Amino acid sequence: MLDIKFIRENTDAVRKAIKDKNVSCDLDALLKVDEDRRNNQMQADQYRSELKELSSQIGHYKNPKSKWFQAQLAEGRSEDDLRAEGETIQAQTGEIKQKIKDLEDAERDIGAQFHALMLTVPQVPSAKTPVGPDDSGNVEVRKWGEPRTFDFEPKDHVELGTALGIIDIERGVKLAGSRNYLLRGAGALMHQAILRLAMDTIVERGFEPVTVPVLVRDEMMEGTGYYPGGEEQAYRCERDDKSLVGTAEVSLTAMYGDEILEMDKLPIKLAAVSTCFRREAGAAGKDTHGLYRIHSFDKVEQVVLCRADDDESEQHHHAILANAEAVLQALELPYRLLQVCTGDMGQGKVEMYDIETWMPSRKSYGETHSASRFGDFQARRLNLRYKDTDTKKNVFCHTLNNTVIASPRILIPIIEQYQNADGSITVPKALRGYMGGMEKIANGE
RNA sequence: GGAGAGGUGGCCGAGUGGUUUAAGGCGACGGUCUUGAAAACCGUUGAGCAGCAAUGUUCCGGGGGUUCGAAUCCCUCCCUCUCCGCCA
Repeated sequence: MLDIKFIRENTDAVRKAIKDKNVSCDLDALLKVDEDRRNNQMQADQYRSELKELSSQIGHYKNPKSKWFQAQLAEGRSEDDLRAEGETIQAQTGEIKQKIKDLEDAERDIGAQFHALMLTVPQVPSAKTPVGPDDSGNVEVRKWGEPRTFDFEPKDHVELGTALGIIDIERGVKLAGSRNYLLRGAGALMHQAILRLAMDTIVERGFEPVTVPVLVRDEMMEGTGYYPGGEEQAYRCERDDKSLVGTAEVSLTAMYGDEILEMDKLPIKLAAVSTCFRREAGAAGKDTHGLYRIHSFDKVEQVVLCRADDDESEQHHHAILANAEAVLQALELPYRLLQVCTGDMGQGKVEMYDIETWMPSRKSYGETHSASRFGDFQARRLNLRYKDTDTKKNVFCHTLNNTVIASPRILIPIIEQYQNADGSITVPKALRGYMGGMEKIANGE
């Protein structure tokens, strides 16, 4: 959500954002509703003011014990007179009351329209963000590491994992339908090891580890920008009006919603490991093979809440990218960093980078991380503020987030990059300490 | 799931229909005093919307209603606590 004043004063920038991000948002309708809303409120305020004035007068007339009433009696007026005068004033209120009621009905209606339209206005992308229609417009920023060249015919993670008994897709599908899986034995251990490596890394870098609810109120989905628009992607529990989160970002970012934080407590840096649930509606037939696109996975997520300062949040953006890169570098996985263009970045984002890790079976880099900076877009929706000790004003925070690691998707590059000619898998050095010293996953061992 | 008690500003807490202002305390901020601080004393101090401003208006868990007038009465939903039941 943007500031309506900002929208009024920067309609051209907002219009450009709507076009560049290719979102559907009727800005003219919003501006019209905004004007109606303000006119309506001014009128209603005026009538309410009048009614209040009359009511307080009636209060005087109806309360014989009041000083005012006693003073009137002392001036020689009779109680009956005063009572009758009160009745006369009371009779005048009917018309005003009706006008207020009409205006309040309109207020409710206009207010709902206004809110719905406000939710569709996109955040204005940073000047650095490339303009582009879709992921084809994303720009590579840098690369790290070299994809391995094999002196044998490499297999993909499904073939390797199934043969080693560490991935069991057939039974996962039996249990839960397509896009489900089991990790077993050393596979399950490696999954846990990765999450723990990521968590230890991020905690060492100053983030508070948090465990979070994964089934949250719909307003948290709206507050973080997933609703409206993303309902099809989420598992929603109708009976409880709650949704399963697709990322711990939702819980971590919304946890301070409706609060006014102290400025010197910022930045707040949080990390959580959680299961993430995604329906993958609209992705039918896409990435159906293996562990790439699945309905539930585990992810360590990092979130930063900071002051409303573009330079500061940009620095945090670089920092949370470095945090993720540190984990990939520890795992010695080649990756590249992309700056995501306007058409691919999502409604609420000011700036966004993806990290793609080399996946031999895809013969390409595949997305494993996504780092976003929102400005105050999420904070406005969440009513997440801090008190600026200099200006004494309450200000909306800036929010950012990035993946630290998501597994099992990251198992794809690990298994495939670390495979040996005999079908065994060398355990990356960084994970061995978390796997009881295991150096290799092989059949019959 | 059953029964009961509750939800009031950053925090605690008074307030059961009316002299247009949510008492009081704590905390925070400013001042006096002091070499400096503490203490004491004095003062300031909730959020949103509209408006250039003066100002107006809304908000006592959310929503709706009764009334000339609602923190206060009614309906409904949410949440917290206590006891019972069930339970990893």
